[in-house]
Amino acid sequence: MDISKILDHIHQLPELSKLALQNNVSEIAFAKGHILLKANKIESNIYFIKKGLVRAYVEKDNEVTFWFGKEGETVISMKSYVEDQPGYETIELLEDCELYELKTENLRKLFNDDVHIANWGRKFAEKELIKTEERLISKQFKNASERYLELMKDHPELLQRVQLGHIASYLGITQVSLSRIRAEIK
Amino acid sequence: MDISKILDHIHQLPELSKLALQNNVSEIAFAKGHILLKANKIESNIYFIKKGLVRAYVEKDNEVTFWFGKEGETVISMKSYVEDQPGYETIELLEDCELYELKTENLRKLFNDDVHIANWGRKFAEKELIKTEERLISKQFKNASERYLELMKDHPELLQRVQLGHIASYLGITQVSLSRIRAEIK
DNA sequence: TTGATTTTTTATCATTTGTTAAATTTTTTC
DNA sequence: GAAAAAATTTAACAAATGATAAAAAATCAA
Repeated sequence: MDISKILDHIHQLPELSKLALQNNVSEIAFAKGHILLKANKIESNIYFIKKGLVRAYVEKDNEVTFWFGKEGETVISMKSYVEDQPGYETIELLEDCELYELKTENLRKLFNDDVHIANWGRKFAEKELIKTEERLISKQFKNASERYLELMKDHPELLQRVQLGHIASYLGITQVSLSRIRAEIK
Repeated sequence: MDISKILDHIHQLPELSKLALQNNVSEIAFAKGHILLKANKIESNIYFIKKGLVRAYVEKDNEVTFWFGKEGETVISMKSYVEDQPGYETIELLEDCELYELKTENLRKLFNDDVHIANWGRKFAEKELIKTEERLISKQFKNASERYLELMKDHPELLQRVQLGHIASYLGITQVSLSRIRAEIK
């Protein structure tokens, strides 16, 4: 998905504002397994995924995957971006990726100068917020197998592209539990 | 908490922009038990809490509380605000409340006209996003009793002001489980 | 205050999910 | 294509949480 389409998909932008954003973006590619953003570090770039798949995880006793990003989605260390503080998430590439890179610093300047870009940034955060809130609520009143069925319905392609250990972690259960659930469904 | 302080606390605003916002705000009070926003309805106002306490819940088989709002916080039907679509949450007052009311429609105009207000709205969504994401992650790798201890630590006053059934629901467990957890801790 | 109502706790048993280990299947590498 | 490594499933048992009902405590209302 090319950068113009990605930006517009977040929120429609006037041509001039979109060009201002695009002028600050550069293309870059990394191989599967590469760590794009690191936990406990103030990150200074955000990325838009042109091609490929990534996951965000938090390091606890084990790794807890809490987000998958694919074509068209935005990779960001929220704490760095919002509060200039070290983030909690590590972003790992699950496939070879082509990315658009944008320096947070430049984006901040654009936010201050261009009301359209400021509203674009607002829309981005608002949409992410709704997605996160819906997941929180789903976690709160669905059991593991309902959440698995929901994921299958909403993002069937993920099951083809991501190994089940990561899916289990994303659903908040162990891999063994997920296997059990899959066996019961058949 | 007065409106000027509430607005600045979300994100510092230049005096003129703050006045523009304040001019669109009116004061209103409701009694405990009042339903401020309704699920499955496009809501046209947002509220800032001057005094009091509210909860947001989703109606499933039972009511699932997923948010508490107190002095200084913003009451909003996210889906209405962001997508102009009926929201999933109902907001109920848990105490008599004094509120500041703001029409979404007027806020949208301000977003388009004033870059400072647009960035203020961006910051609002970003901060809410971080809070929601942290709760999602906490839900994903903490068990019920850890989440209860975390809530006691971060928001001890909630336990004084909210009945335990709502707290249990917020933590994603039954009231009976919460009682058991409380008994084990003592 | 007292009786009624609501909230919270306790108890018992059922269900779901976790843990560990081993078996099986799939993928990778040479 | 065979051996090695990684991912997934299965099994057995443990721990956490849910469901239901009843008891106890706290709050409310006359």
